[in-house]
Amino acid sequence: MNRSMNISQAATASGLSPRMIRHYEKIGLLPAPPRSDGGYRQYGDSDLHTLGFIQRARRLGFSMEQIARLLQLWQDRSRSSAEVKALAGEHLKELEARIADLQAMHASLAQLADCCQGDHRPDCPIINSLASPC
Amino acid sequence: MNRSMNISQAATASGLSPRMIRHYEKIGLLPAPPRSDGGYRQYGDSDLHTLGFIQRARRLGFSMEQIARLLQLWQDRSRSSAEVKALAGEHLKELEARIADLQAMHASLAQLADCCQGDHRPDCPIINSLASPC
DNA sequence: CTTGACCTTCACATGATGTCAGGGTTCATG
DNA sequence: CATGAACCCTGACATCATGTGAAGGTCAAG
Repeated sequence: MNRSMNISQAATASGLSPRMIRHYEKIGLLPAPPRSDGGYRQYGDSDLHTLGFIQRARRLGFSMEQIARLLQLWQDRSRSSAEVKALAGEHLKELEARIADLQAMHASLAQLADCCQGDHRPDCPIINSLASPC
Repeated sequence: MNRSMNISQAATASGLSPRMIRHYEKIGLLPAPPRSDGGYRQYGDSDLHTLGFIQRARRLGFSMEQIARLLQLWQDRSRSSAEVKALAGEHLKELEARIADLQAMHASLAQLADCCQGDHRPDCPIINSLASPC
């Protein structure tokens, strides 16, 4: 087992920043690695696996709390895929809700912008709509 | 000009919280209102107008920094609607970018979830995909 | 041994909002 | 007039994931 990596090498290899690796350790996502005599964190291949897992989960938009649960499931040989799928389904619903919120904002604003001449005159339906209770 | 409202009445009337009204004052979005002898903020109708403006802009997802610019434009009689439209266009682009990010996450995760049996067995494409660099 | 690149911890910042604590004000009712 | 409830004040700390910076220790190459 390769145990020679310093934190910035682990960061580069996993696509994270040193700052975030320390943070993940502090919040308990990541086991604290052994230290060199001078106190440097020393990472090995299995740490890299975990870091890559976290990075990919972040790219899918999972929260840290969900990632903690995913890591538990990952290491639980008696997990059921139904548990994982349920967690994913929860996150999919959150994504859908956020997308719907943003799309509603976009639709409202786009409609106002469509009605705005965008010329040198001050009259503007966007400002008017913000200024009046409806 | 009605100058008798305390902060929570102004909050109720504008759909904001007292906490946020104080915050908007602190960051300079809102002029500091006069105070009663006991130090209570006293709001009038024109403050309510501004608070309503802010609340509607927030509901469209504008950032505080953008709202500050919108308020300036609102009060600038020599504004051009083109300026307002440009600001709205900037925000529309941000919304589109965030929507696209979330949709990409959703599509990736939904595909993995589709392939997951969701049964009692541990094998799961979601976990597998997170565990391996691709 | 020096230099520069790396590492350590700690603290503060983001943005918008919530909450809590400790204390003062206002007003209606007893 | 006094008291209690409901309100207000400020200030501090929390969220979430991340960045930045400071002050100081370590490592490896020259």
